[in-house]
Amino acid sequence: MALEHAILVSLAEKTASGYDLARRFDASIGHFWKASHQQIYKVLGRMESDKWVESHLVAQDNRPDKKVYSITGEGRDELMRWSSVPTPIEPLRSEFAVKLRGTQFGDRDAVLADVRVRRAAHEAQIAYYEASAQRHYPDPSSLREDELGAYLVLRGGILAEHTGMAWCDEILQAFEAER
Amino acid sequence: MALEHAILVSLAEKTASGYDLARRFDASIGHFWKASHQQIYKVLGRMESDKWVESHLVAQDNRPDKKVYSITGEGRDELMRWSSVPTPIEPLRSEFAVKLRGTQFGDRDAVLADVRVRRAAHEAQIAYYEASAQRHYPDPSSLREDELGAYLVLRGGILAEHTGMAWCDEILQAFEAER
DNA sequence: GCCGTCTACGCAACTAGTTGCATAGCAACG
DNA sequence: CGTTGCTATGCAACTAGTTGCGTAGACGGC
Repeated sequence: MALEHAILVSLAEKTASGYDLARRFDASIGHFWKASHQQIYKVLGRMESDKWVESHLVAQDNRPDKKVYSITGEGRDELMRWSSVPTPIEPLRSEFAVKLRGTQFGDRDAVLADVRVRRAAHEAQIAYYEASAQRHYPDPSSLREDELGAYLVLRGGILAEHTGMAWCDEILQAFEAER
Repeated sequence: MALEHAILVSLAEKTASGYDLARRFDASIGHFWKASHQQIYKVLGRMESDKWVESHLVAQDNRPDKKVYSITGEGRDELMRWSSVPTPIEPLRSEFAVKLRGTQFGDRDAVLADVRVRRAAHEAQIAYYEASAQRHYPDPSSLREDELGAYLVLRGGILAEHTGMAWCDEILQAFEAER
């Protein structure tokens, strides 16, 4: 579904090999849409048959050849078409929420330890995002048009992580109050 | 992965047929873990082979027979074991974020229309959750132990929806400022 | 009397994504 | 000189979840 389009967006910004894409999906775009390299290669193959992308082999010194993909006109059309269709609202899906709900049937202390770990992870992620924002968008009041999307996505990540942390705090407080 | 455990939690609270579970997954638990009835029946079958649940047929008047499932001792053990293993931190996965990031390659106005739709959906969900909180937990300062988990999950939902709405507002503002 | 909806269960075919493995040359470390 | 790690691509087998369909009786509305 969206992996195709995430790849199209990424290739529209800059051509890349499957390997390059896999690295991008470990960073920037990947913070909001994960993909393994296996999945990327699989989907790239399909996208090439669909003529959304095209590839050419590039020989390199001291490194394996690579297949560099670029987006086609059809790929850009698809991106346009896709952007004009409303995105289905994806329901939350949290294994942790299930566990929290079932705390009474489980190991309370383990769940609380888990909450603390998650809180720390949110905190670290905020620091990472903030640093990234500082570095790439030091002045958010004057963004180039081509930066706006990525900046807003980063903002979404920051907001979500703050919320995650606030939730953890609320959980810890509630359990401490109960004890 | 988690569907099994969501079902175990649900059955630990109260025995149910596959159909009952499907309805619960359309409401309460389902707000944080969706599942179709097909998937539920499939997983219930596996769980019965694994001895985590057991079923017996119940005949009904004017209605089809139903298979009522209940959790077994082994099922409760599994729930305990699962709760003591840290939950892997699930990365966000948002098709909408991908689209937002690619706005420059798409239909800007359509994306903004989408944002407005999503904002309204968040607003509606907040109203729904708040009503649910009011009804089930009118006094959050004194919750029974068996209510705490479900309450905190609901709180998580409320926090997440508020964040979703705030993000939409930020996006709308940024695009309006740009124009 | 037909149509839609609800209860209740399930199979079959498909798609998306994960896990494990394979290949292969080069560079850096000890 | 062996091990680890990076670049680079991909297949095979599996799991989870979706979509579409089928069955079947009861109830209510028009």
